[in-house]
Amino acid sequence: MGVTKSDLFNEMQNELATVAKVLAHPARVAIIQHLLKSNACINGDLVQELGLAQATISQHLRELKSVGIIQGTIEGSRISYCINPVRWTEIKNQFNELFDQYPTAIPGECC
Amino acid sequence: MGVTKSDLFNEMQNELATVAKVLAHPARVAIIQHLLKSNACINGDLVQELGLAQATISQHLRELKSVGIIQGTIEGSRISYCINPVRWTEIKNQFNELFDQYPTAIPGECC
DNA sequence: AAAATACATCGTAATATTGCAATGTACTTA
DNA sequence: TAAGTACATTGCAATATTACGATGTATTTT
Repeated sequence: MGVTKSDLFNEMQNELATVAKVLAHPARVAIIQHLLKSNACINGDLVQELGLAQATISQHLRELKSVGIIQGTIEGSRISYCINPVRWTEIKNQFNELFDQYPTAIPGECC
Repeated sequence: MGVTKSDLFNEMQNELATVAKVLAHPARVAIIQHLLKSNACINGDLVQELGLAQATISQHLRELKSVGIIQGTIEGSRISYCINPVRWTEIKNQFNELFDQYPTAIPGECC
């Protein structure tokens, strides 16, 4: 099959999974970190930074945009990409809601 | 292709992506949440809880195990699964290291 | 020991992802 | 306006994921 039965799960589970999927590729993590480092916005010279083809970077950027974690603004013939701060915090909180459901580690407490 | 060029990225990026990939399916998020709710360890009656076949659940459990986020102990003919507290915290910190690289949202600050 | 139970693994079909060359679109400069 | 630049989209090949029936393995019960 290869098709996820998303109707079996609740909205939170589907949403978290969707965002996680976007983070589930090192190139996309690298893109995010690049945008973080250059705390000003940066355009698509990511092609130089990472060693991937222009079409590939463009595709990754689209996926990052699809969950709103980054946004792009047209700036002449170039496009400025940057983190979307509001969405960033939303996503951060979404993950921490899950992570905080478990108390901090007490080694050996488990089965 | 379909094969990730993981040699282009650093270890942190590859590791985070690997963990994110495991969280990138609602069934696996659901399994984790089920293990969290029943704060004692629970066995594989996840098949009942989620509406997936036994083989499918087993496969998801294996992926969760592969990054160490859960662990299973043989208990007679059954197997008890539970969160690995140490690894849980590690993963939580790994994500927050990324998330905390950006200050909390200041709407409209972006491009 | 035979049957039953619980889970893992294998094999396979359907679908999704990754990567890139080629091409399209929009702006810019000569 | 033509050529150049920056990025998106399309189309495709290689590979990965998802789901599950069938089967294997270990333990438990009868």
